[in-house]
Amino acid sequence: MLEAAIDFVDRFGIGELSMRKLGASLQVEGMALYRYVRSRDELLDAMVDRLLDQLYADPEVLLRPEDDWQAFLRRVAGGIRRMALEHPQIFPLIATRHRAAPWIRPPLRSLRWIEGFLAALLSRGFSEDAAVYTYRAFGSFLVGHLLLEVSAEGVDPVTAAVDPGSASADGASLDLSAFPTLTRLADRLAVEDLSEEFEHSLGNLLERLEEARARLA
Amino acid sequence: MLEAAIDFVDRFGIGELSMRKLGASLQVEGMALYRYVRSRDELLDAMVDRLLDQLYADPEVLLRPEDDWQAFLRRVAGGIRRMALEHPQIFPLIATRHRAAPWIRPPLRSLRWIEGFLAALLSRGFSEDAAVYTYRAFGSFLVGHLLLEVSAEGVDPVTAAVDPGSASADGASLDLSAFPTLTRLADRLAVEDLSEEFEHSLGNLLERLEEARARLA
DNA sequence: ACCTGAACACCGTTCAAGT
DNA sequence: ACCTGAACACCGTTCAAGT
Repeated sequence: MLEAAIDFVDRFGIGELSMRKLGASLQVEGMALYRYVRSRDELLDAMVDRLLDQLYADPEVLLRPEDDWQAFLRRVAGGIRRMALEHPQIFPLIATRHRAAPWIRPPLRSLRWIEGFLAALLSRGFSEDAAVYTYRAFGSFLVGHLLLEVSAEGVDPVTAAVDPGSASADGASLDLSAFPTLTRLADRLAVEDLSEEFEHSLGNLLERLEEARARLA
Repeated sequence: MLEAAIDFVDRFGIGELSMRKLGASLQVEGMALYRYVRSRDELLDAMVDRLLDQLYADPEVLLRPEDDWQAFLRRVAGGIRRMALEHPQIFPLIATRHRAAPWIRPPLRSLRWIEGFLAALLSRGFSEDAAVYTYRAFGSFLVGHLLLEVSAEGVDPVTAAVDPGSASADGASLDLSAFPTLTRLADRLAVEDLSEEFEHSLGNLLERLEEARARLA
């Protein structure tokens, strides 16, 4: 049923998710869902938790004996990015929904994840300060880069379904005539390879984290 | 009326914003609002635009003759952060709402802002490539750091109003006993000064941007 | 020019009643 | 144990009608 909710949102977007419609997709009246979940709000939280748990179980993000910390961070970053792109409608929830404590930093927002992440760093020789510093910087990095990426491609299916003709999302129709610098740079702005940008920025982050690690050793 | 909507959301949260209630706060039936706005959705977009326009008019974020590019970026970063903290309920919209073109990167997401930002960098000797690179990196940085900050303090007023007793947002009540590393690092995790972290990370970003600027000169 | 009232098709949620 | 039907208090949105 959680899976059904995730599928539903992936397909139609969060705006379309109602208890009644989700029920219908399960051949049941919407009211029946209250057997499994206390409210729609709790359902959204449960979806977020589920995705995080799924990712945690992904062997690709597991710390391997031969991994140094940088390899591990690349592994996790790749896994989170894959998840974000697979569920572009849900990732914003991971970034923005209320957290149980202020020190929980999206997108690694389950206790299990934070535990595993910090333990991995400590096992690779990080000081406690350096591990915490890295946890924070890594989270902000991922949110900053991935939220953007999913909301870029995330043509809100609600609008798209209602009015399939208005897909001017490429911005070709934007009137830049009042903005000379924008006009001048339009070609350069249009060229973006977000995969490449992500890898490049991740490389930068790892360098910066290495400096911090040494400083906080 | 836009102002009223922004006030309303600042006070009660976006979940509480309905056309009828916003109307009531203006001594009018909700249906009257459709004179000024085509839909609730458009209203949210208009609120986002308004905040960005307000910020654009803030003399604190204006490029000054004596500013080098780093001073300018600090100015803008400070202004955006102030805005985010003043409107923690609205900032997530700035980060996540549908954009007119994929190269528009939150939070500097109005054409006016992008124009001004890029022109300022060019005026300080940036190459076109370096200016675009900086625009992108700066946006991701701000979203990554500020979204976090506003959703940390953003005790969702919807929930809070209904159930003022459940304010366990400090996480003191979280059961960490199954997570030894978390338990060990709990004290360190709890200590966070997000202002300081923001300034520190901004400093890092400026260094990295200086390298990129030189490389892309 | 601006607002209201009634209406329509939806919501989330509760709860007694069914099987 | 699990689901349904009816009900309640809401939504966004349209539109004819009022002033």
